[in-house]
Amino acid sequence: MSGLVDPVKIAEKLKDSLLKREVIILVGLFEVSYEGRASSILGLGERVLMIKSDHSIIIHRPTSYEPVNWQPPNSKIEVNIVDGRLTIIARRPKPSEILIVRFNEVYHYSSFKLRDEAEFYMYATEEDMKQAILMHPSLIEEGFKPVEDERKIHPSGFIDIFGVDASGRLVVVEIKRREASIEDIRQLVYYVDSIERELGSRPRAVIAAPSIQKSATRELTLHNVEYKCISPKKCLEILKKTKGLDRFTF
Amino acid sequence: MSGLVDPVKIAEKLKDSLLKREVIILVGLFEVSYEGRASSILGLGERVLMIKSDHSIIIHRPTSYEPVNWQPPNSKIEVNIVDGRLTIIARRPKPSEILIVRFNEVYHYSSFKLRDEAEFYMYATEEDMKQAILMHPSLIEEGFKPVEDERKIHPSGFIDIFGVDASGRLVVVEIKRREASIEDIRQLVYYVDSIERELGSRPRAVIAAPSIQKSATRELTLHNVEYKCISPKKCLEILKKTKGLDRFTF
DNA sequence: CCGTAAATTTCGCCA
DNA sequence: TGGCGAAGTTTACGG
Repeated sequence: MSGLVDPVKIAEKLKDSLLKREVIILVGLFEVSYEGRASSILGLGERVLMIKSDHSIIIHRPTSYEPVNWQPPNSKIEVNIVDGRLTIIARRPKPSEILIVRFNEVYHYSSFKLRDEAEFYMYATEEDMKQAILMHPSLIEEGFKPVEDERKIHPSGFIDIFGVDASGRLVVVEIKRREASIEDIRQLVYYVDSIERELGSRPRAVIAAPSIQKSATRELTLHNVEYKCISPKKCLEILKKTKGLDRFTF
Repeated sequence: MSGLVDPVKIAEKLKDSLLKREVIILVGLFEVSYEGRASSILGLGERVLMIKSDHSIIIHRPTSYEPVNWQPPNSKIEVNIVDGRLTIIARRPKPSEILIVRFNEVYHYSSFKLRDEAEFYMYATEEDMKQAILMHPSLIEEGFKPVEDERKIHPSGFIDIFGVDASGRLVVVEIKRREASIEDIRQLVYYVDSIERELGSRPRAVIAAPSIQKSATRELTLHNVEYKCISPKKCLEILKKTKGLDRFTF
């Protein structure tokens, strides 16, 4: 691939597009260095650089989901020609961090004034699971009654659902939309310990998730935690039935 | 903005570029739906869609660092014209998930065969901090001696550094490159509990991080955890001095 | 392939 | 603004 574009012209266009808060796409051969929360160096290679309207920057290699380098929104962006090379510097304060991009060649430049006011709707979240359980507490077990949704833990943290079982014993429910891990058990045990210190008696601990890791299962007995299998999709179906379909369809 | 490109022609180009494993950039007015681990709907808006060589897909709105929708690498991508609209469907098995993009207009299409073999070097990571401490254990405290780096915890989990203090007492060190949180304290306490169950005696617990959250500080006394202030940048400087600068410069 | 934890995690909510 | 936990987290590294 050969350099198709004059860096000086690109620099001019870039400055203009930045002022106009356009979304900018650059494809080329360049190197990157980052210094801030960490430090990184990326040698010469062909990749894509995008600058968004909020002056966030993402640099994508030809593969993988994640950007290799980036700068969060509201970075101060400088464009210069250094030794004949297009150079982009993005600075951010607090934490102080700087991203430097040095082009050897620019294969492509384009910029767009984009308008995107659409709402983004996400379903089958942990919050959806919580709502379904609050409306149908028997999803946890027969006789379960939520008493507070999201109790504050002293000194910090939140319990997903706090309730009592059929025999009147306190129950702490921790909800996970994905497979429960050992880390999740730790979180729940920490909550139950806090409650016990505060109230004097130890509540039951229930982790509600679509599945659980094998090693986490071993932790269950050790820490007296119960596992209840509930999936986010099932909860979403229940919400749809209860609240009506309209909120959930295109 | 008006639709500049014929969807049928775009579809042809797209299919060709996909076969060639090119990086594809599309800018246009489109809507997105996702169904898989969760469900999401994004209405009509102007945004950028990128398909990478590994057939991962990312969709970016005009603002924010993160993509609004995506599909991880190795998705099966179909391109069709449905009711005159360019439609891209990306499917993945395990977990079964599907992403559907329906264009109203395509403002821009380009594709590039990109070559990027460069190494990516990251510094001031948790691993760097660990190496610095192993080479200079007094960073933790005078008389500290690492005995095993990364002891296997029964039944699962890893300790960053395991050692003994000047008086011969066991010390478990948990390293964090960023501010230590209550979650990090939980992780460390879990390790120490495991060790205590295994060996019968309780080791000292030290969290080494550049700073610590206020609420986490309160947890320190409660769980007998000590905090040692160490920053990743400082550790990186030490590594540079000890191992030489060459590994760390451009 | 599963398990575990890091990450320049980012993001959103709530005090 | 800071603290806290979710996320379609993803990615990397063991066993």
